[in-house]
Amino acid sequence: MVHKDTDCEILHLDVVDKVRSTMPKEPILNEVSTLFKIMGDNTRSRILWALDQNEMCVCDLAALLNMTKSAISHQLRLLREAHLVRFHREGKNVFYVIDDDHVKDIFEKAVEHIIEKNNPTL
Amino acid sequence: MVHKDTDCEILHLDVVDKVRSTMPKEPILNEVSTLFKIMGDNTRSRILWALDQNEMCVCDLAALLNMTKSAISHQLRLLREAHLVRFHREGKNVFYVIDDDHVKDIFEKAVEHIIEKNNPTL
DNA sequence: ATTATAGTTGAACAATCATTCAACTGTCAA
DNA sequence: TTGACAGTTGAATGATTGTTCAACTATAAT
Repeated sequence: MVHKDTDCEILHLDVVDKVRSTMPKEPILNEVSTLFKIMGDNTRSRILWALDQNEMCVCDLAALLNMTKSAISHQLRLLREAHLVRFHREGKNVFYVIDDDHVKDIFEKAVEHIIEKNNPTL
Repeated sequence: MVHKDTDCEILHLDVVDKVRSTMPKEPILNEVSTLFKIMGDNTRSRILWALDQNEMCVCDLAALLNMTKSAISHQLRLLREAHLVRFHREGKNVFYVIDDDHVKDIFEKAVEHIIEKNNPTL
């Protein structure tokens, strides 16, 4: 995205230098935010959660999430393109599976985080 | 978001039942996707990454990321409202800090993930 | 008091994006 | 080969959202 340059002078050069020197390459941070963006949709995160439990075909996903095949299929395409899921056809059905253990980790950690946050007694 | 009901019959009832029975409550999955959505913006994830290295004032963040104070401040407001960062004023400066260790974990795990993915020799 | 700097905020605009709709492909059964 | 079902796809649409702009508040220095 195009945006204006900064309108600021650096105030604490030591801090900015320190942070800048350890900053990951731009493409890395880009991929990180892209990953989160893909997981950051209610439909897609429910799909990922479901597939984390069991591989599923499109129709069952649609029934489970109470959405149309088309809507689910569009979101699965995004997940496929991001290599977060892969699929195999069996007869008339196309089954989707999570393709990436890191995604499972990250997703499960986030669920933990939310549950703990809502459950201060833990 | 409002959407149509499903246009599918359940095809594999055992799978759907199994997945449905362990499905987190809707609000939990909602908060999870909201968390990812917030982290899923290039500017916000760079801010989070920077604050993960060191607390920083708005102006230094703007200089580091080469963006205007206003743009940064708008994004910091979202991060504040999501309780991902907190701030304290010192004189004319307002310093922001990450408010949530889980966010650090999740973020660092995602960076690891991307780096490993781009570096198959690891 | 006045001026300058740091930061915030609301409205507006442009861009992105999720779902719908309709038309399509692929597979199986009769 | 015809029909039915599972799934995909492109265009359209409505909603969401990131940045800009201009006006504002807060703090410190002169």
